[in-house]
Amino acid sequence: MKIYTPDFNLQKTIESGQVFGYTRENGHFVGNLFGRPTRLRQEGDELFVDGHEPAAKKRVREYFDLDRDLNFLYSILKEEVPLRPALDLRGLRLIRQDPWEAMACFIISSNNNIKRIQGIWKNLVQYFAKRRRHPGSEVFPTAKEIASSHESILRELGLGYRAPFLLHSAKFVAANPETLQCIREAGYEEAKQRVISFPGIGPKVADCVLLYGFQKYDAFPVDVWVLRAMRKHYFRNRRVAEAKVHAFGQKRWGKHAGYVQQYLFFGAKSGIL
DNA sequence: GACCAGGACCATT
DNA sequence: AATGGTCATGGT
Repeated sequence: MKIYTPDFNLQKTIESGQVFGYTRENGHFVGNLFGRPTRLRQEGDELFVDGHEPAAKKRVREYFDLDRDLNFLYSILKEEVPLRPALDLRGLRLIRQDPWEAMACFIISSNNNIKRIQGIWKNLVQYFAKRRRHPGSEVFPTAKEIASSHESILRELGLGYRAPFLLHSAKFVAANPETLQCIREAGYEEAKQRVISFPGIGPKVADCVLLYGFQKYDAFPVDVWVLRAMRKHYFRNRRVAEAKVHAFGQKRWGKHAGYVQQYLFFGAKSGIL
């Protein structure tokens, strides 16, 4: 299918550290959309999506948040002088990810680097795909599948000390499937309290889960890159606690804090902030 | 061989 | 409430 996509940048969206399950294959990206392996390619204002019926166009638009007017964000970045260079990232959008996959991936992400997170993602997908009755497509394992696994296996797949965290979080979600819907219906504060109570999920990972998995756009994840950029541009390079920066960002950018954060993070990592 | 990576957790102050 | 040490693993 072909989708008209002005003000969208597929590469920046996929490579901005919000998703870990995509690979590059000569000129196009391959990822799982709605449980199907999908080839994606952008040429100018056109996005080409393989592996889906044209009727799925609406879901794809929703998945990439294509119908959101980003001018509010560009206005903010223009007003925030030190953040102006981040306007080069125009077209970067927040993907609406599967809640469980986002939760699992960002448990894995703690004190870790993106390349290794991608490797662990692949290990998990391949291992659990291989032991399914119907091997089918290589999609991310469900909470139930991981819950019926073992810590030692997760360690062998590269999770290290995070293995018990993911295992126990998976067991909780598998035993209480309604909790995800409960988080979706809650406001930011209550949702964060619930998410942060999972093993392996602290304040930063919770914000990532809420932003990428539940579209709580007032979430403001503060990792080392966001912390550096914020210290540099808003705190005179002085050392500041993450909680302070988090409160500052939420108060300053409100319901747009999540989008600002994504441009902050990728801008800082790219060396333009 | 130390240091870092989209931090969380626990003990101590 | 705030700070410091520790935790696997692979890349630089």
